[in-house]
Amino acid sequence: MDFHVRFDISDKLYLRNPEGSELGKQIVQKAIILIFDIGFEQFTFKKLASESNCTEASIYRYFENKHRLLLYILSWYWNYMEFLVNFKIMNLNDSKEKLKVVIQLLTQDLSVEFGNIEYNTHYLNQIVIAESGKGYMIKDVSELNSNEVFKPYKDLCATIASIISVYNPNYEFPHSLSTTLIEASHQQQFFSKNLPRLTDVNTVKKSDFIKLFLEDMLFKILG
Amino acid sequence: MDFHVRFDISDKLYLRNPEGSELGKQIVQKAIILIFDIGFEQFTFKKLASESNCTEASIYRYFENKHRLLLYILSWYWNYMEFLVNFKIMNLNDSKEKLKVVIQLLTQDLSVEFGNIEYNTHYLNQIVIAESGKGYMIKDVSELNSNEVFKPYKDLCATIASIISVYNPNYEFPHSLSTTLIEASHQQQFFSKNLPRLTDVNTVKKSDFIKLFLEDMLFKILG
DNA sequence: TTAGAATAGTTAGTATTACTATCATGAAAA
DNA sequence: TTTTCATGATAGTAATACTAACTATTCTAA
Repeated sequence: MDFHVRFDISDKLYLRNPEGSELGKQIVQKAIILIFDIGFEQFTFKKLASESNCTEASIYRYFENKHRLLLYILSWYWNYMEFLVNFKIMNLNDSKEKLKVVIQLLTQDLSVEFGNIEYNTHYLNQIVIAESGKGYMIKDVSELNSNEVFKPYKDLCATIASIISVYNPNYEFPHSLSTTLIEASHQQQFFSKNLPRLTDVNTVKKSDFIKLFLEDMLFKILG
Repeated sequence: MDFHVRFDISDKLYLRNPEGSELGKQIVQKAIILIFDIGFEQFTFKKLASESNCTEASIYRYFENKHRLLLYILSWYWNYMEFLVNFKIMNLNDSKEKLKVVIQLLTQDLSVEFGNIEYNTHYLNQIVIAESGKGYMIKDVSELNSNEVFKPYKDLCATIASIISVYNPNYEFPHSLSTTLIEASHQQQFFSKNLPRLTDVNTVKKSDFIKLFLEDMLFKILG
């Protein structure tokens, strides 16, 4: 099976659709690499232009500023994540199995995924872990209609929440639990790599630690 | 009872101790107000100087850059939070009660707290919720010795983890659960205010929602 | 085939930001 | 009284984020 996936990212996030040209795709691809390498604060359109063999002004044709570009990348990631969730739980009947699949996806490195993706999913993963806050926690998100910006994240949250509600219809906080699950998976990835004392990574087998922690958490909460 | 609290913030975070002069205190106070008002990206030393009735260069005497100043403020917050936890669990014997106090502190607005604090704790609270990531998730935190920067956060985490371990000595992930608790309390505050659909805030009494969610979570996990 | 539209690139700017080097002052120490 | 030193003021630079105006290429539809 060989297929491509493409997502409709809100057109509020770009001036010209980067999917629509070679240069556009190049810009997003290189942006992901560059942000991964040097971090979002050091990342500038000037540096990106030099990596993409074009000029600063060309990038400004596609994105209003580097903030919007980050939001574009984050949106893409959450779309892809929801696609993976829906794909992998297909034909599963047991909602406990479905939840395990969700945790598996949230905690694993995405580099071994599919869909003939143009972007480096491992880098994407790391960017979402390290830079999400800088994209979402800004004053002018509200100007930008936060519904547009957060839609993919909201959709993923709703998907997971609905699985939770099937598994345990009496549980009162399916949405809050979904976001906690998503965010905790990222935090624990960041902490276990950079500040392991903030986790319990040493007590168990390292690679599975986060998965074990989250599964234990989730199924104790849901009974 | 009337007392002052003061914390030793890592001297890696400042060039000259702002606690040591009137201007220094003024700078930190005004910085908190300004970051709360306009957000960390819009915040500049120039604007801060004009608020503090001094010049940019004076501020640079105290803080190397606005990043370090944010880290200073965050450090101060976590120190204060740990102080409050230790203060409020004193003389409590039941570790379940202690955990309830912790959740209470993490979810309430700090504006009604004590210790004759010079800083606006409500603003501080909001800054930690909205701007933490921008302070901690930076490439050069490692250069700066992350142990120094994260010490107050680590200490708080360790304090909570030890209460958890007393409550249930068999639980395997006390530290990860602590950080998840801390971070979730902030996320849920942010989401319930800005993106309520990502939470279940409508289903229950609004003011207590986060407390209920976290208590339910914590005690189901710990049994 | 060719005119016009769309796309991409060039050049040259400006305002703001982040940061530095140097100088001035006033009060305490020698 | 002189020296020292903490503190602040002045003025500047380099980089960043962005804009404007113009040129070159390519693609497409009459």
